Amino acid sequence: MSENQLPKEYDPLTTEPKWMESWNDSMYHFNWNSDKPQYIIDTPPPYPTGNFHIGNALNWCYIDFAARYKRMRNYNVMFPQGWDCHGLPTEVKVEEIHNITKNQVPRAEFRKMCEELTAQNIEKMRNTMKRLAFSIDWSNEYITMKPEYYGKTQHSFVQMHNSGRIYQSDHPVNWCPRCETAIAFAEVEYDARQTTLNFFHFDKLDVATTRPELLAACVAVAVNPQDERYKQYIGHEIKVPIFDHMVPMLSDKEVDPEFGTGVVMICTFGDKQDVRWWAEHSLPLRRAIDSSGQMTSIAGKYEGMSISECKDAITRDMKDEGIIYKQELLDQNVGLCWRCSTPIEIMSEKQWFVKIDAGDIISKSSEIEWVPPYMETRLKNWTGTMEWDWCISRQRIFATPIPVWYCNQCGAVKVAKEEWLPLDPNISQPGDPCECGSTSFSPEEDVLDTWMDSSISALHVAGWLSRDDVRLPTQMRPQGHDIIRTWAFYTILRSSALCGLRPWDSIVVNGMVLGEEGQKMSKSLGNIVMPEEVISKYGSDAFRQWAAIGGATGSDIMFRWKDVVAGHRFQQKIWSIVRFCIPHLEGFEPKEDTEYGIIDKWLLSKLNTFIGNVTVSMDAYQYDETLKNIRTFTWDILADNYIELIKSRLYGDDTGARQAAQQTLYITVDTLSRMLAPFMPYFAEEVYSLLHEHSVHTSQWPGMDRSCIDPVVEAKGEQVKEITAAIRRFKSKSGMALNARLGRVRIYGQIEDISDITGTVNADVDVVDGNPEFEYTVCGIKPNMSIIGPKFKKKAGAIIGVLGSADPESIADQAQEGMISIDVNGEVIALEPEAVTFEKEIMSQGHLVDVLEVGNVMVVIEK
RNA sequence: GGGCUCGUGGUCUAGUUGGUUAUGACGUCGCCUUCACACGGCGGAGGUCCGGAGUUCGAAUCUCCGCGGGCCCA
Repeated sequence: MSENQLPKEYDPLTTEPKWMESWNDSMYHFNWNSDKPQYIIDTPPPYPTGNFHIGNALNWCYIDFAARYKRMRNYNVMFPQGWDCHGLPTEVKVEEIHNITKNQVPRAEFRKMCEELTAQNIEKMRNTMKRLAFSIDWSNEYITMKPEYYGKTQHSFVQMHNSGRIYQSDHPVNWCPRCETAIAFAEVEYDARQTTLNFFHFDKLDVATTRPELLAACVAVAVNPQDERYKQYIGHEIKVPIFDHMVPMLSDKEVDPEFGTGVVMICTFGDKQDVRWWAEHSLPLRRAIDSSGQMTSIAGKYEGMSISECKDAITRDMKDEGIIYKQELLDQNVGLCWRCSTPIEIMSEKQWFVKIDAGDIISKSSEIEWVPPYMETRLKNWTGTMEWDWCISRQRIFATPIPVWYCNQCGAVKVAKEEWLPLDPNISQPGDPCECGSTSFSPEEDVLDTWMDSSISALHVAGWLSRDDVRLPTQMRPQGHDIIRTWAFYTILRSSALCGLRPWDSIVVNGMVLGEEGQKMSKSLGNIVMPEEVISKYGSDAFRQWAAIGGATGSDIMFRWKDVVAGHRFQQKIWSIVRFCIPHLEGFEPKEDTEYGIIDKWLLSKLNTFIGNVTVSMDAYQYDETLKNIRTFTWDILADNYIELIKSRLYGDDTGARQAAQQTLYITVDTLSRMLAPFMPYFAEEVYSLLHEHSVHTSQWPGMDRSCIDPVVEAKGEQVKEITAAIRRFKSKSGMALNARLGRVRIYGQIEDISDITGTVNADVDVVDGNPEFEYTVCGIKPNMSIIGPKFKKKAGAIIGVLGSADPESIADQAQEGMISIDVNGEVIALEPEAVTFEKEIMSQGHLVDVLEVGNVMVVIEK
């Protein structure tokens, strides 16, 4: 191949689509019958919004780096792709698109609309993922809204119900009045807001509350038992203003006497503390707000108002009547529905719950390798703070149906048998009659929390319920740290409950993607960058390099265009290297008995050390370190030094010397192209295709050849490199062109092979034994702290002081004789020569020579 | 209020087993179009390693206390 066949510039925008079209996805398929060790990735199934955002993209880049690397390390890799379809946002979107509410159409029809929208969204996201070259195993795709998946969710429900881990109960739950559904703690977000603290007269006491609209739901008031102001009232009944019902006066040590008036009103339910007191003191339930957020009949004249209308009205009335006597602003954090940001209420409703066994979750979590390790602390902290069990029932439509009916005759709960699944109780009837003999049932209309679907993803991809050999634990879960309390938590819980095993061997946690200024990406800040925008300008490989090098795994990383540009330039740099090498490799055949030059051996030693380091960092998921290492090797060692040093041989007549350089180049370019494959799959393929017929993505990760690694060889090569670099620096400083002809160069020292130096610096070079014919003076002393410190401890400071003011020449003379003795505060201290190094000043003897000192070699240049 | 985490030249970052002159990138300044690459090469400037105290002969690194940012939660 001749040079001009390779374009000067590498264009990712034409090369990347070319390979994307030609690749056969089956090379990424998991083989269930393989003898290779398995590496199953529990890809977190994204919600099909239609938008594969940059945070997903970062996560998927990490997954793909791992998947491609493990395949090249001979693992049987499964990188499946799932879609977590069910959920409220789709319901809302469908209502918007069709301009309906979900109750205006039959359940089945509404569900179908949701399924259609979801299918369209999945298709959009698939396209972005393919363009980003993720090596997804599409033969293991799963879609949770399909019966073959949600049937498994139902199996898991029945199994956990039968083992007593799922139960139904009346219990306060977090409730979104807008969505009209129960939600779990994990779905509550907190926002700092200001509210009004109202001080008001309450019978013979004064109370402060932020929730006057809940006055009708007041079931008690409480004070601290130590509070002298109120001790005499404890145990009495007092009358609630406006509503006039009587409530008991309790004492509880949780009441903060410093807050408000020291008297707290207990309502069902204003907050989680109310729930605790309600349960502890066996208080009655007064329901003032209904499931749609309207005031109930116990609210009297406020019945039918919304919560905020009632709040305004009752506050006005209480002020008018002189009940409220003071108002203060108060900072507080309000719990909001994470989907619609409506303030949540706590309501008591009949719901389904999953029991939480905190000890078991923490124990299973400790079997998992957390990357980075401190992320496990977040899971542990979260696990310890749960106030009540996981509420899994939702009052929605587009979700997995709960496979349960209620007997119309005796009211008994009928849970489906596993062999009946999948089913929708709204459509089908149970296969058996009720124990009371009735065959008339009403369906459970509630559906399951979406986390019930997605928290069995690890089980699903491992073949649970579909294969005899379930491949649990899987090997890796990659996910963001924002979903530790949800996805990670629930998945560990479910895997343990259903299979008794941890879901994964490792969990690799990625950070969030921030905008260029370091803030979160958000619509309001207008700093959102879509992956497609980056791809259309610089291609996927440059984007993927940003993902790798933007920051350490686990830390939040900023999206920076300049990182993408740097990735693009790096590609161009390697392309230039390849474009240089390929013509020189024309007609080249590797030979066993190639006689390498010193600088070839140096490069091969460096290369193999580098392979070892990179392999270690890949195994540790340290992609930033890996790619930095690759860039440094390629740019600094290979391009700026090795290639410059061997040019004279490549262009010269010595075929043996030429062969050695060609072979070294071939090995290096081949190795690099394989190392780049996980990060830059398109570019790596383009380069590899110049050397091989098959795809780089079916090749092996480069192995380290220890026999090439030799510190002596490296030191010798380093010397050659340094001498050449010093001469180049000299030329640069002297204002000479770098290829300008120099006069005679003499090197005083031991150098085996100067041919590459000669060729590179464009001068006649001689190696001379013995000392150079000029004098040098010692002009400074540098103490060697790693020797002086440990040996002299406290005296080290004084010794350095004395050395600093000593005459360098006399110290150097003493060092020459084998021992330095100095006077430190009257004490004579002996130092070995290694304890110091000297700064030398070279004096020329009238000749026009320049002298460069490189290690222990003197380079003398005649001008 | 609690937990986790971070604070290093203008910007971002390496340095997590304490050791001489603190790494690299981007930016910036100077020189160089030499047969892979000017999206390049060579060289330079630029740092009280957030502040304070402590441990130590010696601290970016270890301890404590502050200050400031981020995330998760109450």
